Amino acid sequence: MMELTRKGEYAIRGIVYLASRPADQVCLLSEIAKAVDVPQTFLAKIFQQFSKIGLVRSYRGTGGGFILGRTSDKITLLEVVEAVEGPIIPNRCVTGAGECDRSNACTVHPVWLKVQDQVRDLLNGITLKELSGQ
Amino acid sequence: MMELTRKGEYAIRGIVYLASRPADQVCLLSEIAKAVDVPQTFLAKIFQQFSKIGLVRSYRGTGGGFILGRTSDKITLLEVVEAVEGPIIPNRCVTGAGECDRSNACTVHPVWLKVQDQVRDLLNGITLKELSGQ
DNA sequence: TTAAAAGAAGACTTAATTGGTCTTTTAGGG
DNA sequence: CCCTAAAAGACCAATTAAGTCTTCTTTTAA
Ligand code: SF4
Ligand code: SF4
Repeated sequence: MMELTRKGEYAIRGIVYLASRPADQVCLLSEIAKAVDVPQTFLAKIFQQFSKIGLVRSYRGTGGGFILGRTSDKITLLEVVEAVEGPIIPNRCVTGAGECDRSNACTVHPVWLKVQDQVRDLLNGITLKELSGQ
Repeated sequence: MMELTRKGEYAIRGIVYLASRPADQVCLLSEIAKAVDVPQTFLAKIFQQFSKIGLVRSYRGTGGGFILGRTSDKITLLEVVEAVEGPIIPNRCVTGAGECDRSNACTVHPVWLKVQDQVRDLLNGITLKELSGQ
């Protein structure tokens, strides 16, 4: 259970690679895709998502490509994962809304809240800088 | 991401209910299904899985039903979840086998190992006894 | 003005999830 | 010995999600 999808895995690979490149130099999607061994068409959509929320900045046209939207020490693994996989939800009932009418009396509910917290904390403590080895 | 499926949720509900019942008294599947609001046919399959690995014991025929395979303080939430959802796998590469040829050099790999550890530890520390409020 | 590059939309295939139905086996009770 | 209650097991079907590829549009430096 709890498995990251390929999308999430590819997203991380791609942006970690981008973080490992010179920060002032745009990077071709095709280069990234090749380097991290991901289908380029799939990675394109992922980077579009990144771009929309400002995790990367894109330049179109000749000489275009991608750079990070912020410095690599300001982007956490949690952000990257949530950008493409959505929030960390170990079970429906932790979304806040009244997803389960049993949640008041439920003894299991607090467990999922704790799982969510722990995982978020862990991922939030790791930046692209560390992951890119710089 | 990481969402428990309905199967997992139902499994927990069902066995926690069973743990809340008198330990020496067999419990009808129909009763459990009704009490925890789960489709009986679906719950049947879940309890068959439980039965195979000894988490519950089943009795067929008239007067049949289910009881816990062990006392409720000896069954952890981790066992229940893994019984129906499979092992806790935040990413392919933590299965032990050479699932990803990048894993040696990969800086992200250790993160998933830690996530796996933390979640397993947490779930392993919770027993059906606590969850059934006894 | 043209070729390179990202953006956007969507078609398509495959696999997993969430059930349902029907038959078979087992066990008690009269 | 037969009837009935109950779980076990074998299929099956709808829905949803994942994963990949295609095609077209827009932007922009040279
Ligand atoms: S854990 Fe409890 S509150 Fe959460 S979905 Fe299950 S029953 Fe509802
Ligand atoms: S995290 Fe690293 S080792 Fe794990 S699958 Fe991704 S690239 Fe491979």
